[in-house]
Amino acid sequence: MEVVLVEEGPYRFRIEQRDQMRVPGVVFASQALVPQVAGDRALEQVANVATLPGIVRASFAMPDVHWGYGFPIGGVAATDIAEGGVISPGGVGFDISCGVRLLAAGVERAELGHDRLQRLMDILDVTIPRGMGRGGLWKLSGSEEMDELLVGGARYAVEHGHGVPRDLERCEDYGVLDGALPGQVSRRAVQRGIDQVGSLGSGNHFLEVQAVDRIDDPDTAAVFGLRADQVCVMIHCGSRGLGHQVCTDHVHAMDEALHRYRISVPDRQLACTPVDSPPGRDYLGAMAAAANYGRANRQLLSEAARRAFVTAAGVGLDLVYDISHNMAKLETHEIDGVSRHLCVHRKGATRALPPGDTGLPPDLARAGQPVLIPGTMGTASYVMVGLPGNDAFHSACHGAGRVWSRHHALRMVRGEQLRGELEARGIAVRPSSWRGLAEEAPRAYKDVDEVAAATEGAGLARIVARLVPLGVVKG
DNA sequence: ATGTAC
Repeated sequence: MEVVLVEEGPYRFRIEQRDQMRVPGVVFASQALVPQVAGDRALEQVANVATLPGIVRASFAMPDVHWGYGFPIGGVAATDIAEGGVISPGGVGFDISCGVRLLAAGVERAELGHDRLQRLMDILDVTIPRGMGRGGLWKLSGSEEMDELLVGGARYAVEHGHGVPRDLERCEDYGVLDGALPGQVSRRAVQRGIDQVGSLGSGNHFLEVQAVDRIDDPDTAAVFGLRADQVCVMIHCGSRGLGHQVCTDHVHAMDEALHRYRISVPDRQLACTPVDSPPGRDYLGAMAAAANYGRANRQLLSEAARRAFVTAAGVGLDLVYDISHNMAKLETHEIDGVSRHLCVHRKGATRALPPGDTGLPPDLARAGQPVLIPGTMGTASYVMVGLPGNDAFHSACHGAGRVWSRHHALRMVRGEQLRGELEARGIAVRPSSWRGLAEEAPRAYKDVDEVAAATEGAGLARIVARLVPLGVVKG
């Protein structure tokens, strides 16, 4: 299916509704990003998503959109539960609750200095588990303890000494997604996850030591606990093998159940069933469990970073925020003046609640929800904030967005050379493999500055601060 | 993203 973009406003393009589409597509992008967006098969996926039963308003694409499994990464789609709206595992992604956590250190960049930064990076290098397989920081005793973690998320980790209660106030949903059904997480998924709690994984996952390079919105930055030149830690990771297995299991189940609900989809990877159906409820319960695993995972990694900072610099780390960018959530939104109960899929997209939203903790309520945008290695990252008037169900982008395939990046970049280039720019690099480093070269991604500018231009969120890397621990 | 393939 050929897809044509029609400009319908600044930073906003439309894919006209046609054929089996039930709603139009809406793509948020700057003129500079359009060629990259339009040259990607992702737009065809945006149109495919628009055919799903019960979809309302539009099939949305964020400025970092790129091709994914069934749904594009950087896609947002909401379905009306009472109207037979569906849930699709492909609309969440294989890395359930992949997300970002930002912590702020009690030290400025200049105070930390070169030698202590190197010492810090060396400690992180040997204490942060990462790479394919391998172990994690927390060995669970067995499936009973795993079930408790799947229900309790980051709260369960904190209750067991891995963090402080204040951390939970700065986690989306206070660190726990309700509705987890550990019984819907297969034995195989549990086996894959049991020794991976507190591990980065690989691919674009990382732990970076960063500095606040620029403050664009001083009032909001102050509420978030950020100031110029402050040292920070950004952690980007997900639910490891457990989330992957949950997705695999439930894609299979839905693929087999599809015909019973008389659903036809243009791409088998869009396998789905009604939210209000046994397979739909089973998946949502398993997804919530995997989401809680991902949140506990980031909590454990935060504790390792805190120990490294105390040892190398004698300072603590305060949690700024923890946000997921691969999730589906049951939310209430107004559609054509009527309040509707929706299932909102965000895949490679975050929630971005506006100021005053009841979903925010009291100390963030007047500012709005922090939106964390990780860049790629050697580039900037952004802290943004949710705004009123975001008609993409209060959603924003999640990162730079890949433009080169991993395969192409491997042909173009050598890991050893890339490390040299980054070190020459003063960025300490602690890779887990040369291949992984090459695959994640900055050139393989869109320009995160452009993505953040487009996200702001489109009115999805506002830029609060820009962060730059001092050192990267690569998954 | 992922015991980088069922």
